[in-house]
Amino acid sequence: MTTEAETDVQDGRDEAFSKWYIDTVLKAELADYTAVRGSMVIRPYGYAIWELMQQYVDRELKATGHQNAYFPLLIPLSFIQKEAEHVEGFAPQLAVVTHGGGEELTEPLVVRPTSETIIYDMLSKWIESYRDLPVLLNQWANVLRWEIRTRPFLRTAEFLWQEGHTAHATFEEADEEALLILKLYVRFIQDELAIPVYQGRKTESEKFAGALSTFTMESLMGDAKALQMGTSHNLGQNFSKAFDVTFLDREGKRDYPWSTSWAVTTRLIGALIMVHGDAKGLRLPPRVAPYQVVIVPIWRKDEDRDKVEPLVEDVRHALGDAGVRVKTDWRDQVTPGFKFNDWELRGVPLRIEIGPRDVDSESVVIARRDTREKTHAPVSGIVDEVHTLLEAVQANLFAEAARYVAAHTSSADTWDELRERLIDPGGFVTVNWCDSKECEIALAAEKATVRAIPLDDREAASSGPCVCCGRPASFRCVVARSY
RNA sequence: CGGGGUGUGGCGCAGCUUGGUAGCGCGCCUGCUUUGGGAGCAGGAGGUCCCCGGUUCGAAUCCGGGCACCCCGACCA
Repeated sequence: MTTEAETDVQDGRDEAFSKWYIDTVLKAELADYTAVRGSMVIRPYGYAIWELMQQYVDRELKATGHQNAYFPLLIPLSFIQKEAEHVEGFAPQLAVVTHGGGEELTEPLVVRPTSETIIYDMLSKWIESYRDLPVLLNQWANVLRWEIRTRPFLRTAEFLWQEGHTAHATFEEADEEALLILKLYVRFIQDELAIPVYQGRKTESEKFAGALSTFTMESLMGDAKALQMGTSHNLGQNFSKAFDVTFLDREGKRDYPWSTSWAVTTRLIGALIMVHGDAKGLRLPPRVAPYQVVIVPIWRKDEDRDKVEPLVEDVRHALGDAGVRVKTDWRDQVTPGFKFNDWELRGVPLRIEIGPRDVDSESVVIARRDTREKTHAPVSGIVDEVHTLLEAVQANLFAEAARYVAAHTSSADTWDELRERLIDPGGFVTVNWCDSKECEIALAAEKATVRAIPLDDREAASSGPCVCCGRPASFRCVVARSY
């Protein structure tokens, strides 16, 4: 592949990073552009990554008592307009259906940009008593937002996600739920995707349209820009009031439930590429790699092939039986060298090379994608060796990413210092912040935003002046340039 | 919505300035030789040159209009 960018491309070379990213997406066959502007196809290899993400998240959500359901794609326009902040936030991004069956509709329908409204309309029917609470719903769905500027996986008009919607009897319960999900996401992203995250809550202006508070996870991409990895909102009683969802509590008093919503999306595939990718292409963490091991048989003549095949099959079966996702590349129209590069581009964590020499020595060559080291391993202990290496790759990718974050995290006490730190080293900058609208506008002029306010009170505590206006700060938080 | 760019076999491009009826690389097909880091040779298939209109004996090329997509910035997972 003809990448001209390295992973740690920074300021001034953003364009190269962007080109590298798109090249990688297309060449690794994760996604492709379509006839529809701003919409992409997720190709089988990319979709397989999404399915692995889904499996983990779905299992964890069910384990914490959530149930899957499915709500309609089309929502009456009037629903979106019921919650004031919500409509303000989403109106510019709506696609509206005005005709059906050749007739103009009496009420336009919007293609869901998110499903709060249609779900709350149903909850108003389903919830009557505190005994009906909590409601813990999740749906896997597509949503549509008419984005101006799109980029594969990171921002497309239509995207796939999981959206959770819950309703509770008390504020405390809803807040606990929102935080429970935040922790679940953090575990998912760190343990499965091997991406370190910074967790916190959003400022007033950055929070979800219609939420009381928004919790967030932020990660640094390979160009030191931050990316929001997912969100968990405490919606308060905003939506239950807008949709007149009520219940009778233990004392027979009527009240509005407290609710949450939360989501992670196919954007995470983009994050995977931008955090772990290198000049050779993708580097997938084993836990979400469609193929964890690829076997490349090597032969010259037919006799060699016959000699190699039984060992290839033995190794494949041994690994498959041990639960390893393994692929054998028997293509004979391309050379081994081509296959090496091809699978490296696709990010397969381990490659096993098996040729006549290996059959003779009863060993195989194992190459790691993350470090590109090659070692010889005896066939007898191959399963254990592969498990050990897969764990090592998973751990190393996280460690590398964590080192990158550490190298791109700094702090600033003055405005000039902040401006300098945003460029060198770039990434996260910790500052004292007053939490005023004016200061956020000033920060926006530097192309940066407040990414997250620490949840931990001690961590968030500040005694100094705001880095922007000099008035006493409300907290210490993390700012960054972001996607 | 502003700025920039591009539309020519499947993909990437050249040709356009100075009109003469389309070429290169990759890929694809067939055969032989190859195969431990992106194979070689030979043969072959494949194009309404984005669309509409104009100028001209003749338009990928010149003129006018339109469309589409990509990239960069402000909003967003």
